[in-house]
Amino acid sequence: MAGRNEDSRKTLALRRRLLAWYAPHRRDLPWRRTREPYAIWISEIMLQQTRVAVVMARYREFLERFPTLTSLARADEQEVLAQWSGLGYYRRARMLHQAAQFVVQRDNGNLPATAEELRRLPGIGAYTAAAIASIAHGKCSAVVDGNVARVVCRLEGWDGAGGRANDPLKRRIEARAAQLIDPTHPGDWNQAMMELGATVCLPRNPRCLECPIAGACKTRGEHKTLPRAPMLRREIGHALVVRIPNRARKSGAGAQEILLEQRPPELTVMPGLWELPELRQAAIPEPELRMTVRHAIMRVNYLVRIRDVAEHNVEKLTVQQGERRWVRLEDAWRMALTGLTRKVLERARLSPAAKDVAAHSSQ
DNA sequence: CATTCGTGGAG
DNA sequence: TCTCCAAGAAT
Repeated sequence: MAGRNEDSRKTLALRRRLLAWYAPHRRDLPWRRTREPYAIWISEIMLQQTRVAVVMARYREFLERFPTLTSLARADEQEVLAQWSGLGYYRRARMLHQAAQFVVQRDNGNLPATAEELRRLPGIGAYTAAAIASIAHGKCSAVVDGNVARVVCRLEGWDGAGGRANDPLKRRIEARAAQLIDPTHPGDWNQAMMELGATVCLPRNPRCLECPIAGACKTRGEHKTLPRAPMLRREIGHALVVRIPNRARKSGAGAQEILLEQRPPELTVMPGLWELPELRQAAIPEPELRMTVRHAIMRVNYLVRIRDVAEHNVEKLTVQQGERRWVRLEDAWRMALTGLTRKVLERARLSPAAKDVAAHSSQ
């Protein structure tokens, strides 16, 4: 009895301290200026395994393009992927789209309000369900993301190194998070825990001197992590094929087109996205090197060689897997390009306009 | 349940 | 330059 009261007294103090810290330290993020469930949902999907800074740059424009759940549901998948282009984990965009259509069909576009119901939608797992329910609807559902797991493990002095795919520990963390959550401010509490993990209780160099709950922490130090498999290296080549259609020759170079290829839908990696045609290995004569790009995807570090290929050599020098299309450069930016393709096109500076911008900004 | 899915930025 | 990894979910 006494021990239990002691625990609850400590818990109350912990809640008070963390929430008091959160109020003045919370970052002013766009998705913290709304409680609209749809907007919260979009932010939570984007934030999955994606840094706040990256989401900051893409969140508003996604909501401008798809302002409502219904508008998202009505869009073509390619439009959604195009808006998602560069964010990675493209399955998120597909499942977001599917879930929107599902909700429109089943419940007239009203997103469920409880974690249990949200959890049934594609792309919404335990974390996202609890996040939406607590932040948008004030439900008392504790989130456990990477931040919360780390904070809880340090607080309790648990060895978090096995935290990945280790069920017993994961359950203990979830149970502890459920005990800690402040039932009077669930959304703020969840965000405060994540904010603490993201800005103070950092993975490698935690700033324990700035931590509002260091007094309750059993660790105040490093967080063990498992070593990772070393990155693999691979070299690949892509073809940059540019042409100016006859009909557009008089109007100048602004109408130049590039050849893009759509990745087949059956691929596991980035199906349906558009990229530069793949260069045939040991192509002879070897096309001129335009640029080399480093691009890491998952555990493979690619050295990518981009070579200029003339239109009449495309068949001979490239391998084709999916549909090809000539696209005006200005239109390409609005397509579902892979991140690598986007990077290459930016760096290639094909259009006169892009050159002008670069010339001005570099002076 | 271990694996797989992208990307860009900090250190 | 290179490693590490970030508000996870599906399979």
